[in-house]
Amino acid sequence: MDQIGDKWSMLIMRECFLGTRRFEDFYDHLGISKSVLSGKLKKMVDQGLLKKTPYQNEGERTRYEYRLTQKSRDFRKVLIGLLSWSNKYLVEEGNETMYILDSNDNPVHLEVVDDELNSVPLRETRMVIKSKSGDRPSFV
Amino acid sequence: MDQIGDKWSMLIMRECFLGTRRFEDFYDHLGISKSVLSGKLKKMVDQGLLKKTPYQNEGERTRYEYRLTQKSRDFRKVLIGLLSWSNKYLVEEGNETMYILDSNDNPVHLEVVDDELNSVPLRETRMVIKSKSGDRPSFV
DNA sequence: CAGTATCCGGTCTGATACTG
DNA sequence: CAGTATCAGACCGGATACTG
Repeated sequence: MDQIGDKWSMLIMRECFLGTRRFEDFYDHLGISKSVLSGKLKKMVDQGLLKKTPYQNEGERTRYEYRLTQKSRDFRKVLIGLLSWSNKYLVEEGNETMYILDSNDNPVHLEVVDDELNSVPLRETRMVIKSKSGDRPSFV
Repeated sequence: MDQIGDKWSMLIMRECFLGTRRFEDFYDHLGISKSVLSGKLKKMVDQGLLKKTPYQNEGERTRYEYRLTQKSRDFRKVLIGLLSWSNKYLVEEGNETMYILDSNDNPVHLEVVDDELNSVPLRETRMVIKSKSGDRPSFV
């Protein structure tokens, strides 16, 4: 939560997954103020969530764009989960405006699987803490 | 992000997945102040993320505990994704202290799948916006 | 135990203005 | 266009004290 638990980090990453790369486009799409956006982008570059790379259009001066890194690309699963959840619980049925599709435009979702890719029902999963001392139960 | 994008909501849900139900236990485990915890629990009950149910131990007065709802139970996938991500990028290898296991204590992870449960590589997925007007590209 | 009320300082935000 | 600087207000969070 310290890394990405603020109001904007995930929204900026989602923007990136939607294809946004330039300062102005983030600004236009997110409804964020420029100063805040500037600070967030900088912080996310520092965190290794974005990389700032130069590019140049014909005859224009050099510009910079913000691209995902492996670290933030791997965050996509979290965003997929969040999107599925919000489509189910926060958006009125039929009003969903965002989806995740595969290359054949079929919808995809997340499954919990074991190492052999066998699906594991959610209720058979447990979140455990590896505690050296017994101060906290490792079974739930 | 408006619903669960604050500092504490997801951490409280994680506590619930770890088995915590009572005010004092949240308080002890999370390092949160009582007033903030009180407010968050109340808000999460309002949001349908927790339900407050009475219980009574032998000879004690009635107490209340906070339990997950279907809405928050469905949030588990998001937390699994977040945990996998943070284990990979934020925790030094070998120092992970939390895991998700199935009923045979085998580790589980998230996979993106289509409706037939065929695994879909992340890079073949696209996040799209269903826009009525053409103001925002629906392809990425 | 399970909270609520109050205070107060730090953080985050957007608005505005400015720069190369 | 792509930011940075500044600023005032909202908001959040913890500490403390209090209640049934």
